[in-house]
Amino acid sequence: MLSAAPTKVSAMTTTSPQGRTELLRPDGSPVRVLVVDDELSITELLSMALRYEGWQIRSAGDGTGAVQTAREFRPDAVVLDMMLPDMDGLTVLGRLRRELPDVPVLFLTAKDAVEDRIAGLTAGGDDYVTKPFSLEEVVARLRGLIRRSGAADRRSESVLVVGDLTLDEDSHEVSRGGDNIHLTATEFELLRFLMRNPRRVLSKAQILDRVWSYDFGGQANVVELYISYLRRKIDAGREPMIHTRRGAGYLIKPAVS
Amino acid sequence: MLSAAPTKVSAMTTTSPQGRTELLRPDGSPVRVLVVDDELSITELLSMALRYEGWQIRSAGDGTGAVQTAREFRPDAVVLDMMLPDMDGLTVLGRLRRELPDVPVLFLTAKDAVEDRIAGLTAGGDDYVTKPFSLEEVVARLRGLIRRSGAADRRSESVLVVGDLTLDEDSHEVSRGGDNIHLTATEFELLRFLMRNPRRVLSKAQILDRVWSYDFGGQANVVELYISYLRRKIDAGREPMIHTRRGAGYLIKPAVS
DNA sequence: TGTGTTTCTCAGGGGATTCACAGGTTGCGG
DNA sequence: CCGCAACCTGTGAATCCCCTGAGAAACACA
Repeated sequence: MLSAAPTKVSAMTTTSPQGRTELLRPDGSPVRVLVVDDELSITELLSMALRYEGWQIRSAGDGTGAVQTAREFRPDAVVLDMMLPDMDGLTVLGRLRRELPDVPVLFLTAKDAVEDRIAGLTAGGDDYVTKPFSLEEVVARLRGLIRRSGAADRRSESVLVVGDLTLDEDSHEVSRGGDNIHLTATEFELLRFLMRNPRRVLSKAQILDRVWSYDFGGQANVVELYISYLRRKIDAGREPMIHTRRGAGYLIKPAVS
Repeated sequence: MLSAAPTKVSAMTTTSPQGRTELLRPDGSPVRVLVVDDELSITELLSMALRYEGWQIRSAGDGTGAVQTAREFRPDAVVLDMMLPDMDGLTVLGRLRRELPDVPVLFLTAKDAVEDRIAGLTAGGDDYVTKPFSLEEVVARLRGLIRRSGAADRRSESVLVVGDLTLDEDSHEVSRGGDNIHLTATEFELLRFLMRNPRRVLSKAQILDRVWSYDFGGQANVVELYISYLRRKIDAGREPMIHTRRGAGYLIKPAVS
């Protein structure tokens, strides 16, 4: 697979001091992501979240800016809103592809602009999420795209492990100590977020911002509720892995410790 | 038979970490495919999908471009629209053959095209699909052509196996636990797509983009419908292999687990 | 043209999921 | 030991997602 990008992204992973695993390029430099959306609030939100992943971010507000930035920034992945002021999403895509033939693209589409020709978008291994999205979802899909685009020598796993608890991001399977556990979509996302930050306290606000869509306007205690659901399913009768830090938040860690 | 192609493609396969098998040339370099069509949207779509297969793609928009590109790119296979602006499909074919005597060609034809002409052409081991096509179909045929052109020593399998379920891409035969199962064309394509991505959740959008023709504009719930048909045929009264991940998509996996 | 097959739309039903609400429980400072 | 704040969780309603039967339309083949 040919890449015009300066360096190939392979699915190397490294574990940071905090215990978070991050994607890196083969030369150890951070992954580069280009974010394209005309709403400033969205690009800001995404930039912040993706930078938190340890990635290097650039953003553009329209199609021409996107193509220009892509040319010199040479990102390893692109987040592209399909609704841009200056040109059609597909046109932007075409021009981007001319610059970077193999770069994976994560499309942002409006939910209510139902099926407005989303056809073929996922065909090339690309992916999309609908607005309003949750950051956890965007990050997860982006990681998937980058991991897969790493081609031949990728051997990076799609499985998160904390103690005897495992979560497979490809098959969406979760098990503890060999027992399969069925989780709903939201439970899955929450657990993924916890497991990607083991032994670290996550506040309810953080969780809400990350796992729920950015336009969620409900009660903050959904987090408590879903933590309760998760405990029932993964800590049921076992040594608990999910812990409450009163006044601070929640954390997950191996049961043994 | 002598070949002008730089390297002969043999039916070597390798299995990626995700479990997808990919075709490679004997020297380990990626397979090269030339795509010729005058509609940009088609070449883009095909390039996207074929690149995702791990192949190296070039495209051309007319006959002269095709011959030129073929001369220097030396593809292992060609996808050729029979309806080009500058010259007749047969002429293009002739010139291509002069450059690359043994390269297999996949023809794209309009539905109502004269079948007999094509039939004559495919006698030589080439193949064709009619527009509008599904990507699964194009990829499958192309894989077949490339595999077969690898001549004598191909021992690569055209049979997908997941648990006790087998699907033969050449004979289109499907069986589970020894029992033969009759599938319609669409059911077959869907099952093939699932089986080529075992243990991985595939969204309805992904399935639609891949299994249905690019111009399909219908209801997204055809996917649900066909999943339902497949279950009736392959999971009937047995341990189910097709699973729903509510809110995410579907996946297939061996029944045992 | 006629017949059987296949594809697809439509709509009803049902179960799963999400979430608000409210009352109960726990931990902690005084 | 009290009282408050933080947290937990049962209940139930609204919604969403998925499944599937019925039948119309398109197609294949003789």
